[in-house]
Amino acid sequence: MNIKDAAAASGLPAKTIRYYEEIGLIRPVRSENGYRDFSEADAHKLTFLARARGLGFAIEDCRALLALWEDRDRASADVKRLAEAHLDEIDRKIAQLTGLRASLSDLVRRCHGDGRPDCPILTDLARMGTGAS
Amino acid sequence: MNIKDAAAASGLPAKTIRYYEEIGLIRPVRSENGYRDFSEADAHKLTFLARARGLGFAIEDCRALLALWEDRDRASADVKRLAEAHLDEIDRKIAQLTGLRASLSDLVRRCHGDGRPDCPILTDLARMGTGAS
DNA sequence: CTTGACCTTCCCGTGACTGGAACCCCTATC
DNA sequence: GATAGGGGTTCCAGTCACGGGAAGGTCAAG
Repeated sequence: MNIKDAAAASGLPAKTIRYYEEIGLIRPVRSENGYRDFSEADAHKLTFLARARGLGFAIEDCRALLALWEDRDRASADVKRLAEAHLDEIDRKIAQLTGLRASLSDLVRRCHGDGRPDCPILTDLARMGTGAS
Repeated sequence: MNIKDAAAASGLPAKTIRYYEEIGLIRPVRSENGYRDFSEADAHKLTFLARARGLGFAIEDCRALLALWEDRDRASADVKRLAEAHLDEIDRKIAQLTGLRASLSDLVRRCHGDGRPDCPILTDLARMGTGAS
């Protein structure tokens, strides 16, 4: 199938598929006219990649997952390790965003938000670490 | 003061400060030898920027906040609007990460994680949208 | 024969920096 | 005066994962 069908099958944009070939994630064969010719296996790989990326795995993680997927003798422990590391990273991001949300929410709450120029958000942003203004 | 002192005062790397000058966030004067010469006001602005960036505001948001901060007649409503939009974005990110975390956590939980090759994580990642394998 | 949809490669731009090369300036020491 | 070091400066390239768009080849239909 041509790239557009592979795109439709996997849900990835054609540009992204070309990029994935460029960095060696997939290797579709070429037709005589130079067009990429995707097999069902290629389309399946692309779907796999789309899902893994959708779960937030970095490209290099996806490469590793793909290799594990293609390796019939892989140990599930390898996969689990990768997934757990990723889970930890997600937890860190959530924690950071939550803390950040709390700070900002506090600032917003204290801002009267009318026409008066006195604004605690800006005042706080301007506050020096040592307390000097 | 020289760039290193400005960096120490604001907590930003010197490279970042040069970048901020390049994109017009700050405009330190130059000494005769061509060195940047940061005033106290410059250092204060850099601290402001460091804090705003630390709260996750994009550079262009920081530019707007800085302008509001420098505008003595600004309305706090403007600032609040910016901050609330940012808060919404943070909430969206947290929601997305939380959903993603749930999916991945479920996969990890179901993975026995031993030497057996059978791994639900990879199986799920490979699953086609229509259910075909 | 032309139109239009599709494909190809190539290059530039994104955001917010970071690293490094090549070179200038200033002070201190021998 | 030479040298060493620790500043500073500019410019270029790279990051991550693509997206936009130009210039041009290919194919099926009318």
